[in-house]
Amino acid sequence: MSIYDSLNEEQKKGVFTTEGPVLLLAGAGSGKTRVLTHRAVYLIEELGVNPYHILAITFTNKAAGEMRERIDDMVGYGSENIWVSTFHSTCVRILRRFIDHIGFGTNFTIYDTEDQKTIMKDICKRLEIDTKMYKEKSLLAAISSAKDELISPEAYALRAQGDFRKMKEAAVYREYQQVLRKNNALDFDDLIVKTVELFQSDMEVLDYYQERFRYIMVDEYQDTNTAQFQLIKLLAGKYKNLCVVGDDDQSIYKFRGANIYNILNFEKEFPNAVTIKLEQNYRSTQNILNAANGVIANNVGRKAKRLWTENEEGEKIAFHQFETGFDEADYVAKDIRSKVREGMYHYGDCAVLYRTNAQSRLFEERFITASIPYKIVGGVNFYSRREIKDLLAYLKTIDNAMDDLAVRRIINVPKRGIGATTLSRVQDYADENGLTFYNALKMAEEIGTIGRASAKIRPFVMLIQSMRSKLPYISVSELLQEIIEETGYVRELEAENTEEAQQRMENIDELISKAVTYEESEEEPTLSGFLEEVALVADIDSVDETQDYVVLMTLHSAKGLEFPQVYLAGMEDGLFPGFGAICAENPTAEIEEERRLAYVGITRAKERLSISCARMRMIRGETQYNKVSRFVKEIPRELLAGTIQKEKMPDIPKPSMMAKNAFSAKPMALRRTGVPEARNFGNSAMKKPLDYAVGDTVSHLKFGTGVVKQIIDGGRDYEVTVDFSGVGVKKMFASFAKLKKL
DNA sequence: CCTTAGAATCTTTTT
DNA sequence: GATTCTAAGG
Repeated sequence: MSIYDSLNEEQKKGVFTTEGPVLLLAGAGSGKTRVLTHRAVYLIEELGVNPYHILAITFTNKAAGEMRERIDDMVGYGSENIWVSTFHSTCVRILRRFIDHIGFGTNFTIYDTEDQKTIMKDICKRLEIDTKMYKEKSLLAAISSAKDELISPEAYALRAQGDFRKMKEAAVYREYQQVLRKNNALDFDDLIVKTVELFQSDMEVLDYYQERFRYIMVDEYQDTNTAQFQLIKLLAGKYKNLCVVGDDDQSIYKFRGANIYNILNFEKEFPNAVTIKLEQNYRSTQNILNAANGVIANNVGRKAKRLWTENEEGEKIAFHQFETGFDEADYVAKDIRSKVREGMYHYGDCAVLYRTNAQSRLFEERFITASIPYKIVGGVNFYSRREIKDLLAYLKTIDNAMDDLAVRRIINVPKRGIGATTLSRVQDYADENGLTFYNALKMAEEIGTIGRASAKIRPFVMLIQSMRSKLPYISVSELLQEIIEETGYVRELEAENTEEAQQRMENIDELISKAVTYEESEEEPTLSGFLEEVALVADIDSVDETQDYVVLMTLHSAKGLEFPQVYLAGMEDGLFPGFGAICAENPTAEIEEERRLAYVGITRAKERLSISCARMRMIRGETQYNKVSRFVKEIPRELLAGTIQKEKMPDIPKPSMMAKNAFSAKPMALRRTGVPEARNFGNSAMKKPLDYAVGDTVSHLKFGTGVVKQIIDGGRDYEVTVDFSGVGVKKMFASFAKLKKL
């Protein structure tokens, strides 16, 4: 009896075919991670391959961590030498060692999207670019996709010949790269691009890594872009023991440059490649799988594949259409609660998946009132919160003052009375003398143009210098404490005495404990090491399976995960598939990508799947009326319980809001403003009698308790004015505020 | 130099 | 609706 006996024939083939290129087409839930881990174990234990020679690349840190853990459990000894990590951290590790070969310092910083925007704004100003015509965001997007395709600024300019817009973009691209180089910084895309550049220009370094990584495995291969493909190709160029695992039906990152041809043309690129298909699904019930198959079958140009399962048929897929997004959230909350009460599921078994992050808010509010424990994945990344970025900027400046951006961020935080005029004069001085911004600050007294302001700059420089001198003697967490103490950062927040400041202080505590965790986990903790780890985390990495909470996240974040009970919310044309896809110049391709996303969503469910949508939904402050998603209609009817008809919530008496909704059949939301029907919508018929009056005390989800000051009959709805203690006076519409009389 | 109120923009998805 | 940007007043 060996650990390999539990694998099916195809899985075994994937494990034992260790030499040469292998393409593993693994359908959803077909046990691909098992194959990858067993394969690593097989290499080490049976073939005697030194773990040092194995590289496994995954998409997220979470996936990497899981894979490492599973291998650790199976291999007794030495498995810690396997290199399991994401594309980005793999590249950082390589670049930290060798990037000086291509003219960067090995202590480079990594810019996040916010940093990129700041840089871009600056560039647009300097190049006198009209940001009405060329939005910073779209310029950055153009640069990013160029990098995904390994197109240099020069090549971009060459291609742009004759196209005015493209030529402008090329100029910006060139300038952008120069600024990054000057700041010794790389953006996310550069991590890959520069590694490829390094390998192409330095045969010795390439050879070193080719020798090291004799066996390479790549997970989620369908989401690699051209640059990542090139990287893999270079690394595997010598031994060609490359095993890629992917599913073309789950390719959902085209917007980020994922190149589907990497998987579709793998056999062309590696002529003697062995292709293995894993088609048996171990995750979902037959009904769920059939639903997924029904949807994805509408895509053309996919690799032939038919998922099947020996699992039982299972329950039908629940489908509900609600009046509003509120009702939908209400239903999900109630359903989860009753399932937990019945003892059928734990909170941790349930996931709510949606297309856009904005949808999380309704669920969050409902879950709070229903006291359901939950965790929202995504949205604003922990490390991009203001207070966290401020403190990190201090750390960066102490670590490596070459990062002008970090220095500029904190020079006046907390307020030191240093304003924009002074800063631009310092910048001019720095430019004239070829100094970094920080070095110019150090010489503030020499700068004639700033006068008395130099007295304000001096204490800042002293602070940084003194921190830096302490660096060898104290840990990262101690350094953080020191910064907080010296700058009075937390003291200021305390003084604010608001809910928001409280939250920020909690986040700061969280950051300190992350630093402590880092120090404990690392053998040789360094400040640079900490900053690096922090730069590359995704939100999904923090999901902890052992905790009992419902997770809420976008379909994109859900890839690679599975849950016994899944709620697929907001299945509406216009939201999912989104407008972007419906109105795109190439709708077919975009709709197909959305359809793959739907496929990913459906296949996350193991036992129960509940699909829902709302007729009416607030998006960006505007009310939209949406039809049921076309993807729902692609699910074979007999698999659905419930109908694509109007459905009322049983226990919440709602005034019939759509008494005569003649227009619900039309895609109303396609027309955004000035639609007469939409304006008329809900005349006095929708007005629900209020159970409170002026002078009553009421409670509100967000604002807490307050006293009703005024009620105005606005025709279609009541406008209620409430004075909330501590928050102030708020005006709101009764039907949306959901005020409760106390 | 800093604070504030109103305008503008945004949303598809993220390492 | 919420966040971010801009212009004017203090």
